[in-house]
Amino acid sequence: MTRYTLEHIAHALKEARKRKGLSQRALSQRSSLPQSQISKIENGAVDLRVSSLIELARALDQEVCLAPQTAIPAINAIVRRTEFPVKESTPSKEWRQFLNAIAAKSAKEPEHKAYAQIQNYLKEIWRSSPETENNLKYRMRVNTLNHLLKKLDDEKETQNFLVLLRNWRSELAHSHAEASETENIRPAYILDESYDG
Amino acid sequence: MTRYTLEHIAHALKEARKRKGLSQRALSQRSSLPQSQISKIENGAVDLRVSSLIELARALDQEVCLAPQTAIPAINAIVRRTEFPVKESTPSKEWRQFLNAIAAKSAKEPEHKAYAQIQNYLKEIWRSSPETENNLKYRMRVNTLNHLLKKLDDEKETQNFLVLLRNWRSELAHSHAEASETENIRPAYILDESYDG
DNA sequence: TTTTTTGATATATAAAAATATATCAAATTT
DNA sequence: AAATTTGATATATTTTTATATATCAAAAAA
Repeated sequence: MTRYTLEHIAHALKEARKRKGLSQRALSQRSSLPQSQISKIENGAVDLRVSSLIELARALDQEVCLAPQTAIPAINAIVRRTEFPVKESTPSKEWRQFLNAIAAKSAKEPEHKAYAQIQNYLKEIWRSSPETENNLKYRMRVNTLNHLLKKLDDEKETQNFLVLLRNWRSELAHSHAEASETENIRPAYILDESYDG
Repeated sequence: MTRYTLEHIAHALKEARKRKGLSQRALSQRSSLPQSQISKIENGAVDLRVSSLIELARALDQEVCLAPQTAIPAINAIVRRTEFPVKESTPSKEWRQFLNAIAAKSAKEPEHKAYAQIQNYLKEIWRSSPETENNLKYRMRVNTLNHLLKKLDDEKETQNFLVLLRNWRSELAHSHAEASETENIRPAYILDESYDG
């Protein structure tokens, strides 16, 4: 039977915040709770008050609710469908290879944090980067990806990889920000289900 | 859009407790919160901590959960189906008349608390009293009901009505308690949907 | 490389909940 | 009618959150 402890709730809040691409400080402004308090809450260091929980949830477009224990599985199913909707488009064969390759690597060496980081960046970039975008710069980058993915064992190449991905991501973030200031960042939910461990 | 405030949660807790037929003191023992605190919580007089909320919910076979606001309507539907399951048997024509009569009366004069009380008792008795039970005592009582329902305007008869129902209910509670000590009282949920307002 | 952002953490203070008990009127049961 | 249960309320004490600030190292962006 599913049981939600304080830690569960803390974790859920953190995940929700990250999905929305908010920093603790940004959430702090939305919720009028100090950043330090949010940090404590997310780490399960405090037994927050319900009003605080409600306020945080609201700032994350969530609601606090009570439900019969027997209804929890059904509710979880709904929440998943809402938060991790099945996506229309699947990655191209090329991107599938990228994502699978890094997923395998990061699963094999979970202690190597850089791999997990690369994996996250790749997911994020795949989301925001329209694959139809077949201009020169895009192709160049994809070629570099292909190249670097084969040299993941080389620590230095791995660092180059990270730099490349960060730049790319940052660039996309900018063009996205220009398009709409307030729009939410599209999260990579399906990837978690389709391409991970 | 549905929004759950502290008052909503407080109310939900109170309803859940009543559905379980627990007194504040009984819940106090289950949850290890003082009765005085439970009273304050149910009246929305305190901004309780999440651990307290979780503990109360648990003691009522409920869970605290976070859900996206867009998922709330679907979740509510599930919760209803769980808490107010469609019942197999509907009241007999006779009982339907009783229930409708008192429902009308109590809707017409909501300030007259005795009517609401009578309505609750009738619902409760209908639940626990097998209609197949056609012994003499049962028929006598039903006849009295018929009689009294026509004299609801008479304050004294109304009081008699209450006494009759209390006795009946108490009797049923006993026979029920003998049958099983720990089993939960079956609640009159469907009645709320079918015969009220 | 330099600058900025991020999250964890510390401190001091104010505000509030939790707790343990007790009381009391009204409702309920016996 | 008498005894019991129930829910609201009160008080005094302890514990904890909330808040306002500030600092700092690591990560990320410029």
